Formats: sequence, C-alpha cells, structure tokens
Amino acid sequence: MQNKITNTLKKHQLSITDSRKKILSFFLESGSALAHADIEQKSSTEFDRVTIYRTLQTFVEKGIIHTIPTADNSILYALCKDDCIEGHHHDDHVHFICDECNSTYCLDHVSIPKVKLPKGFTSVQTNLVVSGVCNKCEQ
Amino acid sequence: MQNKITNTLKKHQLSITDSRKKILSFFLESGSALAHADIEQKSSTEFDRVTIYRTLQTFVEKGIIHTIPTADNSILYALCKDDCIEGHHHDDHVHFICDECNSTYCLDHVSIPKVKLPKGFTSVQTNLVVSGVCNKCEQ
DNA sequence: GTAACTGCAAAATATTTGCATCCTT
DNA sequence: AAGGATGCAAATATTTTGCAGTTAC
Repeated sequence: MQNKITNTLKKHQLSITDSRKKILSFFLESGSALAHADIEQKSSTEFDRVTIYRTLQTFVEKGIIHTIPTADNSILYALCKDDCIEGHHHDDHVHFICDECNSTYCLDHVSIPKVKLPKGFTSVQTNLVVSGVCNKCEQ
Repeated sequence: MQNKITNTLKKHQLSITDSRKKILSFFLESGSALAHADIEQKSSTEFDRVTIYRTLQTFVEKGIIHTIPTADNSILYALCKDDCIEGHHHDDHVHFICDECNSTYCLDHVSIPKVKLPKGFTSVQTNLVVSGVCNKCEQ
C-alpha cells in the first residue's frame, strides 16, 4: 500500500510528502469518491485546509484524480485509472451516487453509450452520473 | 411573453413579483442554462443578490427550473419542461455545454440511453452531460 | 543548497440567516 | 389586512493568495 502510494507520486513527478501520502491513501482506502470536506474530516487537524485544496488541485492537474460533477454542486474527487495522462483525463465512464449512503463510485467497466446529438453539435466529452441505490445498501 | 411568464408563476402558486418575472424572462430569452452569476450580471443592480438566491431556490422547489451538474462545479439552472411536477423533476434528458461559447443547452429531444449497471446497483435518476461545440459555434 | 511544499494569516468570494419594510393578493 | 417577498446588514462558509518557514531531493 505504502509502496503503491509513493510509486504513484513518483510517477507523476511529485515530491513525497506526508500530506500527499495521506490524502492519496484516503482515496485508496475508501474506494469511493471524496469531497474536500470528507478529507478535511478524515484528517482532523493533521494538516491545513489550504494544503488539502492545493493537494487536490495538484492531483487533478497531474491526472491522479478527477472531479465528478454532482447535482447538489459539491465537488467530488475520485482516483483516475492508470491511463490518465497529465492534462488529458479519460473520464468516459459512469459515476454512481448512492442516495442511501451517499457514496460515489466510478463504475469503470460500464462505458457510456454514444448519444446522437442534433445537427451541428459535436461531442468532445461525455459525463454520465447515475444515482440510486448501491450494492451495499441494496436489500 | 409577459403572459407566459405570469402564467407560469400562477400555475405554481407563486405571487407575481418584479424579480420573479425578470429572472424568469432571463431564462426564456436566453434559451440556455444560466448560473447565479449570469443572472446577477444581467440584472445589474435591479435586485438584491439574496433575492436571486431565494428566487432560484423557489423555482427549483416548484419545478420551474432544475439544476445541471457541471464539471467545473458551477451550478447551472435551466427551465424545466412543462411536465415537471413539484418536487419531482423529469430531468432525464441530455445537457450540452459548449466549450467555445460556454452556453449550456437542454437537449430535450435527445433521451438518455439505459445503462447496464453492475449487480446490486439500482438506478433512480440519470444525468448525462455532453461537452463539445454547439451548433452556433460550429465551423 | 535549492526548489518545492506547507502553515498561518488574511483577503476575496460565495452563501445563509434575521429582521424590518414593502408588495401582492 | 395578512401573508409572503424583498432589501439590507451581518453571520457563516468557502476558496484563493502572499509570504515566511520547513522539508524533500
């Protein structure tokens, strides 16, 4: 785990610092998407609010995480798959938000179907967010 | 136009006030989605920032407008089609954001294809946002 | 040693709330 | 007249920026 973390940071030419390691581990452990507030809560007073902002921003720029648009306007961040190149995300997968537990998942193996746009419209990127009940809350 | 506006407000049991009429007219005129900031800019000093917040919130509650999640975390609002019932939006259509002119459109006639979710996941709502180049910026 | 990163303080921005006043019905 | 809507002020929350001190390499 610690190895995976430092490797990821190294691969993106970021220096290995405590806050970066910690924040990255939050994502790996949770398996779901996190909001700025989630991280702040998890970390308590370990590091500064500002550091979280800057770290998340850096991670997005480097292609380690990506943002997920949500209906309620909170920004969510989730780990990118390995083939996200710097400045060029491959986010064409489905995001799922559970209405029960409020977790957000990247359904990487569910791909977004092509949609037919009206004449004159050209698609560059597509974002699909499904909300409902996840497999943990099901029953 | 003025008729349509007052009718819409009446239909949702809202009292007809200047700010509501004005804000509703912005949506009808623009034809695309608007952010809080857009409205503030259009209205200049006609009415208070707080009134805009409250009006947008009321409109969303009443089903006159709905929010659109965007990647850059700005909240956008757009008119609902007539069959949005209070507290129960029918937003299952595609939203399109133009990277050139930054306008957002509701493509009401483009429906969202069903996606197959992993076992245990149940879909309640689906949100599809496509970004690219719109028909006005095309060429 | 140097460049990059962090923490703190503070500025800038965005959003919410309370209350008195005004407007719609 | 009564209830709802607005404006203003202020409280709260969120995000950004500058700079000095610290840390990674």
